[in-house]
Amino acid sequence: MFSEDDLTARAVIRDRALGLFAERGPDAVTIREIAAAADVSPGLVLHHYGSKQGLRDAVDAHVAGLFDQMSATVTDDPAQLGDGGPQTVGSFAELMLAFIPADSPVPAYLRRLLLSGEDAGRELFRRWFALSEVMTDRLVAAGILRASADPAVRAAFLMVNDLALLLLRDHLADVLGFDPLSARGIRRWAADVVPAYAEGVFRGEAR
Amino acid sequence: MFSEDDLTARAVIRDRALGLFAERGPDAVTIREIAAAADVSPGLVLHHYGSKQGLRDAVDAHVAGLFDQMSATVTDDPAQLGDGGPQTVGSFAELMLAFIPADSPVPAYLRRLLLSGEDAGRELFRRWFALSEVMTDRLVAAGILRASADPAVRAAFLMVNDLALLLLRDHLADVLGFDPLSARGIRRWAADVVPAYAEGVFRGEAR
DNA sequence: TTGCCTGCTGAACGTTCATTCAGTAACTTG
DNA sequence: CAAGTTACTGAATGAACGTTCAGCAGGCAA
Repeated sequence: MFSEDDLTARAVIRDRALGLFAERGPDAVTIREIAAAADVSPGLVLHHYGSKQGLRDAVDAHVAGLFDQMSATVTDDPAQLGDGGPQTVGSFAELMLAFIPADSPVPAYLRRLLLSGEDAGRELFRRWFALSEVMTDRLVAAGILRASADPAVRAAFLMVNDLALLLLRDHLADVLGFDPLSARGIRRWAADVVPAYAEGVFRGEAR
Repeated sequence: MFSEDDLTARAVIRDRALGLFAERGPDAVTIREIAAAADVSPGLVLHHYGSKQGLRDAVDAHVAGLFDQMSATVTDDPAQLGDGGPQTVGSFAELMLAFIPADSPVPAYLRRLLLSGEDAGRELFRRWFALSEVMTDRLVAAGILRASADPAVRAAFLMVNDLALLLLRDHLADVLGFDPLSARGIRRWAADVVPAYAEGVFRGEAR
């Protein structure tokens, strides 16, 4: 996604802003820093984006576009998700692994966006949830998931459990000693979580 | 927790700062705003707390103290959690409902703290995780939870699923149409989630 | 009373930031 | 080539902020 040199200055500014925003939050990043990171003058940043808010909006839109690309591969090709290999959790976490390089700032940016209280974050969550509803419906229809009496809650439950991995990635890596969103980490995570989803976690009368 | 008038100015400043920080984040709140909300001069805020960072630290410590109070009731009285009534999820969400008034800024503050990247947030998560490990161990020993091959991951899984409710409360309320951390909302949430944890969510060969 | 804290005020200081702007270089269009 | 548009710079502006500080009021000890 980052080609560095063959991008226009406008795109370079956007990508550097994305990285800095993801790392420290938009409020803590100055236009001067972004300009320095993109190797241009502060004036040029505002020339292209009008204001700092305009730049934030542009970055939000860019990330939303990346999300749409990812979700499109799911909705277009049902066979790709959840019925597949032995390690499949049917999770968005895996989707990210496939789409995004390990050092990408996008996951961290999504995390900030979701918890910022901005409209862009709300919009993202709504689309994500709609995607989750479609996916769970499909998996139920395919006989992979049990039907639930409250499909909206079930879709939300599965979705936010998945999302928690993204939101708490750093903390989990800290206490567990491995990054659950790395290729190796997700295997260890899934090795315990898939059985939990399959058999339940309570003892007692499981059906 | 808020008595408004019988508190010292120092405590009023702390509580107002807590509310404003929870709502908009510490960076977006100025000392002047806090002073105005507490009906004192900006100078007094710094007289009591030395610097803005000093005030942030004081608020962090205050919230950490509230967390410790809550977790102490769990560790001191094992019977209180998870083996009880028909609606028990064994969740921290319920604990909050019991301890904290519905309009308290504390949940929102905890959310910010956990995702701020500050040391106080990391420390909070570690203690929370330690608590989760103790609790799951106990529930396994009591025959309520299945034993897991990877207890650390299982404890983390249950914990972050619970935490997701706190972190994504507003978004969930938006898409579901009810607040999953309200008294009524948590019942509807649990009504679908408890069976999911009991029987699993996959069809196929549940044991 | 005198002296000395503590709580508290409000003006002032210096810094940092987003934004504006006049001007230069380069590319495009006629 | 001429003219206009776009890309870009760097200095200047003005606002907002955290912090400092001189000073006032009141309680308390000697």
